[in-house]
Amino acid sequence: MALRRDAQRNRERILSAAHEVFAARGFAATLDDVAHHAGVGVGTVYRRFPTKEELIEAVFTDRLEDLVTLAEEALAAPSAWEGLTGFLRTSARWHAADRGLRDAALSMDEQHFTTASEQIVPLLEQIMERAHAEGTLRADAGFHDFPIIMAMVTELAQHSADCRPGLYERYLELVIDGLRARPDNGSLGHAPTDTDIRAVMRQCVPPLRPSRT
Amino acid sequence: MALRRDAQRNRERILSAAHEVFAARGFAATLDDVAHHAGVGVGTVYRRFPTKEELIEAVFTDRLEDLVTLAEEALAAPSAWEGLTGFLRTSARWHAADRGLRDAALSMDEQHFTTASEQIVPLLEQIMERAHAEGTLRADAGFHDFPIIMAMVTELAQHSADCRPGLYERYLELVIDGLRARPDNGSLGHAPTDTDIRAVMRQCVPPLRPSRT
DNA sequence: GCAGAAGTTGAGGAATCCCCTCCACTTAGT
DNA sequence: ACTAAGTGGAGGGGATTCCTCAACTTCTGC
Repeated sequence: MALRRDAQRNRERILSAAHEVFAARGFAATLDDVAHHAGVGVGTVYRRFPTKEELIEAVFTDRLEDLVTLAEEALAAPSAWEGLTGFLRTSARWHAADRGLRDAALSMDEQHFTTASEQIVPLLEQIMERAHAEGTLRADAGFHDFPIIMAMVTELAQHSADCRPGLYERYLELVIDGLRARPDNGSLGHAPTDTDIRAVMRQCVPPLRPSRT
Repeated sequence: MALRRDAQRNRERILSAAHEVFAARGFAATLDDVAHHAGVGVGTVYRRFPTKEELIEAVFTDRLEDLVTLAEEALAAPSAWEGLTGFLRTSARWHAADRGLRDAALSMDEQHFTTASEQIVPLLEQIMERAHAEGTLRADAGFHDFPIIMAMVTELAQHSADCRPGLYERYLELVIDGLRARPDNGSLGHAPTDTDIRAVMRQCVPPLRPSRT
């Protein structure tokens, strides 16, 4: 059953407003905000998207897939190092510019996470392997470091978004220089496990709903 | 006018409980928590420390001064590089182990900030200068990077505190390797200004009180 | 036009959270 | 034993946010 024409138009307004509002304030933004931004009442938002989660999914599914495409492109870069650092820089820029995207990437539930992982983890592994083979990436860094580095740098990006949007880039460059293979690098110790990564990711995003402690 | 003996004992219990509770959960911990932990009623806490701020100040003033001492010791290290990295590692360890200390360091009001800055900024400058002179620190890193690096790394430390307390060390080492002077380092771009640093610091700690937006 | 289905609205219900107050009650100390 | 000091903890007050609902408006097919 197709939507009435005005309802369809409102649906699109809501999606577009949600994208804007979430981009600026992350999932902490309220649906009242989204409604106001879209020029409709809250009730309309809830009629179209019964829960906040469903609205979020409708807004960010595509954007998350763009990240997979980005990883694929990184593998096709002229050199492994360019591919690796290009992926870090571009995905950091995307996450910095769209807090909602970051929150979406970090707060996926188990099901979404599994699906996404199956797509992107093999790509990250290949990106890292290729750089190891090239000899440009330090041997003790692995693909497990990707999500943690991203979480760390983009968190800084959020904190400085209002005063100086590009500040995070400086510290990403610092980390990138730390990732280069060097004869006299220090040692990094144990890499994070998948469990660690999941736990850190969860900690990086505030719960959608008042926490049940 | 001296406190009654039981009141004195309770005051100490409160301070010690506050330290524990803030160390574990940061300033987000409630005074009800502190009271419960101390085995006293909330009323007792408020009788001794009229506001949350005053309790925090009573608990953390000394610990903040320890950081100044640490910076002084860093200047006396055998090499500039050892001093610099030792200071980063130790202060990161302190902040990682005591979330309250981190919150205190990041959320000082203007008055405390000014006082503290006057003490520690000259030390950080000297630590950095010494390392520049030694030739071990990359030329485009400055003392302004200290607080940002600390904020970034200790935030990760908080996020992984429950699952893997030492995880942050790996990424601190990565950053430290990125700080080394190298012929082929990338360039870092603009250093943060004092204003940027203050803004990022504020963003790193949730407001003590419900925000007035 | 018009009937009725579909859609809209926004105040407010319900749940949480947390700082802090208040006052009936207890205890230390002379 | 008396009094001043101290204590406890329910609850006031203010904030936040998700979501509902009943009265109202607009679209659409006939």
